Amino acid sequence: MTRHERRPSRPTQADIARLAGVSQPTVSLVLGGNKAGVALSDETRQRVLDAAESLGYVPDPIARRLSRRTNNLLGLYTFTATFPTDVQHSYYPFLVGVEEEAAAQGYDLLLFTSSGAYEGATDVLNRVRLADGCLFLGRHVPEKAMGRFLDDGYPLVYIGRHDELGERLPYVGADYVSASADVVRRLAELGHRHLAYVREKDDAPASADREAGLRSAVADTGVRADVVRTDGGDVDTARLRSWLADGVTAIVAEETDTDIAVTAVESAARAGGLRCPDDFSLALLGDRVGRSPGLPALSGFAIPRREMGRAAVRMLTGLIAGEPEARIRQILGCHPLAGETVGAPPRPPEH
Amino acid sequence: MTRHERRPSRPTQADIARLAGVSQPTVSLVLGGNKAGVALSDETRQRVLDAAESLGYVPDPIARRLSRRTNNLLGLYTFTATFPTDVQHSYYPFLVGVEEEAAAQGYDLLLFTSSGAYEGATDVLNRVRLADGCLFLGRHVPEKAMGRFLDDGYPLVYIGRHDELGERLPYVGADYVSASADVVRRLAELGHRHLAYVREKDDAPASADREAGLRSAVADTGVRADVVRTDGGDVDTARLRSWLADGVTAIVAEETDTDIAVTAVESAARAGGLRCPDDFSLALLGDRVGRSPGLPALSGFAIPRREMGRAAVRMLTGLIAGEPEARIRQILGCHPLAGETVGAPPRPPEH
DNA sequence: GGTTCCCGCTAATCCGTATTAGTAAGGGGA
DNA sequence: TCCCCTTACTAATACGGATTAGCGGGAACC
Repeated sequence: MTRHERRPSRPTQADIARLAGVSQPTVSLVLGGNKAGVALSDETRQRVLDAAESLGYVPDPIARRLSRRTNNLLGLYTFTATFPTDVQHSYYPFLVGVEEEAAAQGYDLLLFTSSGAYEGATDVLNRVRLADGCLFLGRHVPEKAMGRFLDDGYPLVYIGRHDELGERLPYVGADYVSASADVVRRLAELGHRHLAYVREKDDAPASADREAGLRSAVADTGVRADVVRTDGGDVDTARLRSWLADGVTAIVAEETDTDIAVTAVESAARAGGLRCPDDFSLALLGDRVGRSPGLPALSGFAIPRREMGRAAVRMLTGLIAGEPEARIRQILGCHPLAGETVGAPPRPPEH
Repeated sequence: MTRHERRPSRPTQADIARLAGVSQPTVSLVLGGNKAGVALSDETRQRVLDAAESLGYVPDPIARRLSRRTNNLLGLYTFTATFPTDVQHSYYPFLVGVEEEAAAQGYDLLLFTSSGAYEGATDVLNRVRLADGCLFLGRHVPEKAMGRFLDDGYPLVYIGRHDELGERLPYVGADYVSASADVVRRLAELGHRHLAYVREKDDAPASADREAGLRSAVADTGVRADVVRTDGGDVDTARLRSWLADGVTAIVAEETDTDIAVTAVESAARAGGLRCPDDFSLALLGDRVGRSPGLPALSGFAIPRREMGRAAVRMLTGLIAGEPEARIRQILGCHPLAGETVGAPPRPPEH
């Protein structure tokens, strides 16, 4: 008795059927456009339409989707908050692209976040199954959960290159390798012979790609590059000065969603009264989203985040549609950013 | 036969039942917490739980919604893109608050947008019924659709004050009236006697409130205020100069999501080489989200967007829970922003 | 006059989960 | 031994709509 007391609810097809003196399926056929081509007299059709009109019928999207077994929802899973407090956050341009393309394809977006959830909470990850497919945005891949999704044939796409699951994980990435190599080459052309590369301690494909590009250009150009891993705390003014004393003329910093590396270098420089590119050149392997008012434009490369978001949605909807030969991995190119923080070395290199 | 070939779908309770050797309702009881208190042996319960775990079961929100009418989903409907291309967009801080509070209350967020949809497509709005309740963010209220939601008892909350549907529409707004009056009073105290108020042509409660506050302060202080409605194109340097020639010493601009009014004034000033507050004072009835690097901090007031987002979620979850005496309308206070664009009038007023 | 065909519609069923009524099995008491 | 009461489930059904098989009746054809 309990649940049925909720009587004054919206009119259903059954109500229309009763009023028009037909059956519910007939109503469904009339209102649903009758794609199956079932024969229906115009008179019946009209009675149904009139009844629907007079009752103010609105189809229930939930019921409709239950029988369609698809809900026109794309999941978007971010391992940190989707709307970070810091507006400058580098996720934002991805979201712009994702939303644009999702809207264009008629999908709505379902936001999930594991921020605040227990580590490795598999229920949280499993919740994404309620979408028809899901995009993932994050530096790392929870291999067990993702492996299971793949095994089950659940459509998913990572934003960012990831090889944690071999060739199985679909992604849309950016070509950090070439772009990073280009940054080093530009420095070499300006005369820099000794670099420090500051990166996060943490390992991820995004880091590996940048370092690979850097190393290949280092090998090509014959410059020297010292790799420094930091968690931010251990790069201070003293350390910065000691590098410069050692002959380092340019610092290359990894870009990540937290920007730990470049932030540490910038603070150390500011604290020590050092300026770029007068005292040393500073290049970022990436870009800074929504550059902050006070800070100079960093030299580096632009990541096509918006286009990556769009491409990821296209790949995902392709997977959902079960396209036979869907391209599962895609790498988009970056383009160089001149910026204001790179110049010739303070002292011309000896030769 | 056709529709059932689509086999590799998500596991259902029926699959679990088969694996555990029980019936589907038993699975539902075990997984649903068995609130009815049906007797179940621990052994059976465990078998079901194990089976569910091993299949990676996730309840289908649509089916659940159809029968239980709740699925832990909050809708967020924006009448423009949710992630605007312009990162500075004023919606963003609302979203931060909404996401925070939704996460805190254990709800996932379902993003809907009518951007790109035909005008007045009511089906588009009906999609939101998939969620347990929905937040709406926009300058206007599609009265017919919202009236229908209210009639049906569908829980919804507007972010922003709206009286289009009388007392029926729940909202969380900001006190633009007092805040706008304060801005005018501060100008009056500085000696300004003649203002121009630049606002959008478009009418909305957010505009009406600001204008009401302005008018009340104008009446109190005896200053003169000319109201100018613009769509942006018709405010140029010549017009600006003619105002100043008429004795206007301060311009007050409405803030909206597009910021048409203030942008027009600023461009006109820049083009004419006019500076604030030296040539005239410029106050905004609101604030500028993520102030742009080049532009000075505008004088105005801060809208507690993040807290509004949180409050709206709290109100909505209250409505969903069917709280008997839920407060349906809430107004949060704004606080003044000194900024750099308001000062004493260029020439002391005659007396 | 019987068979075939077509028209116009409905019965039956499905989607996945929740809920309630009811039943089979086992134990205890008289 | 019969009855009743638990215990532990399952059958039946609802939710609202989509889909498909099938049925009754009349017209056309042989």
